[in-house]
Amino acid sequence: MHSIDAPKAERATRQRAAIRDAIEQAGRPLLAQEVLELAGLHVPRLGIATVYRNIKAMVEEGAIKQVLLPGENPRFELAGHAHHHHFQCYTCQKVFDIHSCPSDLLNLAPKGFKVESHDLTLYGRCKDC
Amino acid sequence: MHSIDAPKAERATRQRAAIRDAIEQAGRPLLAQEVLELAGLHVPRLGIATVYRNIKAMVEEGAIKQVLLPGENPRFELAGHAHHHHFQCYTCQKVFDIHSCPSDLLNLAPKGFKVESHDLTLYGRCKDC
DNA sequence: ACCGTAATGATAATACAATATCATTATTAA
DNA sequence: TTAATAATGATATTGTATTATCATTACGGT
Repeated sequence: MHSIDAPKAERATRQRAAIRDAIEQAGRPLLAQEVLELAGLHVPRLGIATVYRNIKAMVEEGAIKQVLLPGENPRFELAGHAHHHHFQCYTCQKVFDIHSCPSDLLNLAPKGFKVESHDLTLYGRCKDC
Repeated sequence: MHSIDAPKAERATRQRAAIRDAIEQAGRPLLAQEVLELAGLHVPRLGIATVYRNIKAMVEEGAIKQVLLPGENPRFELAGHAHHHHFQCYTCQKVFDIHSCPSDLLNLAPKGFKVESHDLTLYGRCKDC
């Protein structure tokens, strides 16, 4: 009898590998444009559409996740990191992970407000600037 | 002798007053669309262009200031408030001011990073939802 | 009340990130 | 190696927030 083949919806391409590697090796959340620049070092002629396509697919499959900072376009970093926050440098605009978290947040809201989650961004000068 | 008149660059209009009142009376940061809806209650036929024009002018003259939350369009609230943070309701999406602030933020960043400022957003259920 | 002109309202134009299109390339199962 | 087709790259298109345009309205000094 014929085996029912699961639809092969995914191929391993140089582009996808380079995009994933760029995000992984950067170790910090990257803008789509930054992904294009970094992955483009290893794949000449890499197009922005391919970057968006792969980022979207990788978010949907849970490999990476979106990082939103106030007034900024979405950045992307590897998923699976524990709860953490971010630091943005005033000079180079890069965003870095901060692996600690203030503790007394649940009591900050007034009565009647139930805090379920939070989002903290620190700003300043990074170690390279 | 002729007095040198300073150019009168500003007129008091119903629209501008209604826009300012809407932001003031809301007591929370408003989206441009929310300003249109609230001020429009007192000024029928109020146009979105007028809202944007006046918001821009009021920001430039320092009367109001922009409030940016992650992944959200700009909101606006009266300037002159002390340092504070914001709470966004998961249900109604409204944003409220939080007039307290976590204390131990300066030590969260790794060595070599100098924290100069921060931005905190709490999420949850507001007292009306 | 009148006049000069700043401000408004309706809508067109702009800016720009993200997505769609489609001819071409390249991966993978055979 | 070959064939089928998923993925790419270049670019057009879309979506949406904001700004520009311009005829009309209305504020305010006289």
